[in-house]
Amino acid sequence: MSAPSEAHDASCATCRRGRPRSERVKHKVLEAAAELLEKRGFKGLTIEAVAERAGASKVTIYRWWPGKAALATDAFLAVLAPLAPFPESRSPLEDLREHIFGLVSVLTGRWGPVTASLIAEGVSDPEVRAAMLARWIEPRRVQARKVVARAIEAGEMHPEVDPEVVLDSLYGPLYLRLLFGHEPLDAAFATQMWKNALAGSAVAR
Amino acid sequence: MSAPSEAHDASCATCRRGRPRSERVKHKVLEAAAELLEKRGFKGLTIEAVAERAGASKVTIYRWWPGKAALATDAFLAVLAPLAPFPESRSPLEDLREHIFGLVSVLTGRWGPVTASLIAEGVSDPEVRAAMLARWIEPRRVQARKVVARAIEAGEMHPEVDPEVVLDSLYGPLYLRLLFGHEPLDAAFATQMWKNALAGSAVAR
DNA sequence: GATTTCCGAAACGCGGCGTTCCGTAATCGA
DNA sequence: TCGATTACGGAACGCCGCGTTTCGGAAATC
Repeated sequence: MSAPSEAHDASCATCRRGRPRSERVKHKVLEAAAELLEKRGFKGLTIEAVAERAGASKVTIYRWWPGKAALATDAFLAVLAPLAPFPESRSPLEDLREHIFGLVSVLTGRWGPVTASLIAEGVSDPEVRAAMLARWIEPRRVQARKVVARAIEAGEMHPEVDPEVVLDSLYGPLYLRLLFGHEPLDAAFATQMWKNALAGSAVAR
Repeated sequence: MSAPSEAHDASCATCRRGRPRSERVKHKVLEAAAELLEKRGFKGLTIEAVAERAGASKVTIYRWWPGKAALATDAFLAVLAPLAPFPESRSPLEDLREHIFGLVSVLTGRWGPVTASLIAEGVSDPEVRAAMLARWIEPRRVQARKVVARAIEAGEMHPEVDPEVVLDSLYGPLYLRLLFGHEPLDAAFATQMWKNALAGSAVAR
C-alpha cells in the first residue's frame, strides 16, 4: 500500500525455504485488472473476473494485495503514472502550459473515465484517496509548484500569488468537466481556461 | 367510446379504490434518509437502516422510489436545494461573488461531505449524475449565466469571454478541494480564487 | 527424497439490494 | 353495513460480490 505495491513482508523473498511467489502471475493479474478497469471502471471491477481473466485464483490475488482498492489503484497507476511527463525545457509558463495540455489529452483519452471512477471511489475510501493523492495528484503538483516558483523568480508571475491557488485554478476546471461531463473537456476549453486563469497571476507584458 | 371510469382514474390518482398511500410515511422516510445520509454518506446509507429509523418497511420505500439512488438524491435535494439562494440586488459581479461565497459556506458545512459522496456516486451511476446536474448544479449555473450576461452588458466583463469557462473556473477549484481535501476549502481560499479567476475576465477599472 | 511454501479450485459466511408472501389496516363503492 | 381494493409492517428469500477457509497438487529448497 506504500509507494510500490509490497503487500507482505518480502524483505528476503528469495531466501525463504519453499516455492517462491511467482512475479509472472502478479503481472498477469495487474494486466487483467487494468483491462477490466478500462472496460468497466472501478465499480464494475470484480476480483472474480480478474482472477478468471488472469488464470489465477482469488487466493493468489489476496496474497499480493489486501483488497480490491489496492489492486485497482496499483493497476491504474502502473499504466498512468508514466504518462504525460513534465516538460523541462522552455520558459516556466510554457512548461506549465504544456503540462496542463498534456494532462487534458490524458483525461480525454481512454483512461479519463477510469481516472474519474477512482477519484470518485477515493471520496468514500480513504486508502484510494491517499493513493491517488500521493501517486497521481501530488507528483504533478510538486513539479508544477516548482515551475510556479521559477515563474515568480523570473518575473513572469506576481510574487504575491499563492501557488496552491494557482494550481487549483488550473486543475479544478479540468477535473470538474471530467467528473460531471456537463461540458466537453477538450483543447479548446483548455485554451480558454488557461488564458482566463493566467490573466490573474501572470505579469502583463 | 372510452369507459368513463378510465378518464376518472387517469385524472385523479388519489381517487383510487383502496387504501391511499401515506404522504406522512413518505416524509418520515425522506427525513430518516437525510439523517443517515448526513451521518454515513451515500455508501454507508442502507435501505434497511432507513426503513428501521423511519418505522417503515422496505416494501413501502420501494413503492415510492425505484431504488437507493433515487431516494438518496431526493433526500439530499430536499435539504440542499433551498440553501444558498441566488442574490439579486447589487451589481452583477457582486451578486456572483456573493453566490460563490454562499456556496463555499454550504460545501464547508455538514452537507459538504454528503455533496461529495453524491457527486462521486454520479460518476458511475447515470441517474444520480443526471439528478445532481439537473437539480443541484444546473439551477445555480442558469442564474450564474444570467449574471455573467448582465455583467457583460454592464461593461464589467469582457464581451468575448465564454460564460461556461468563467463558471467552470469558479466552481472547479471549489469542488476540487471538496473532493480531494488536499488543501482547506474556506473563505480565505475563495477570496484568492475569486481574485485570480476574475482578473482574466473582468474589465479593469 | 523430505520439507516448505505457493498455486488453482471450490465452498463458505457475511452484508446489502431488491422481491415476494402474509396478515392487517384504511378507504371506496354498492 | 359489507365486500372489494389497495397500502402498510414484518419476515423471509434469491442474488451477487467481497473476503476467508479448506483441500489436493505442484514447485523449489534442503
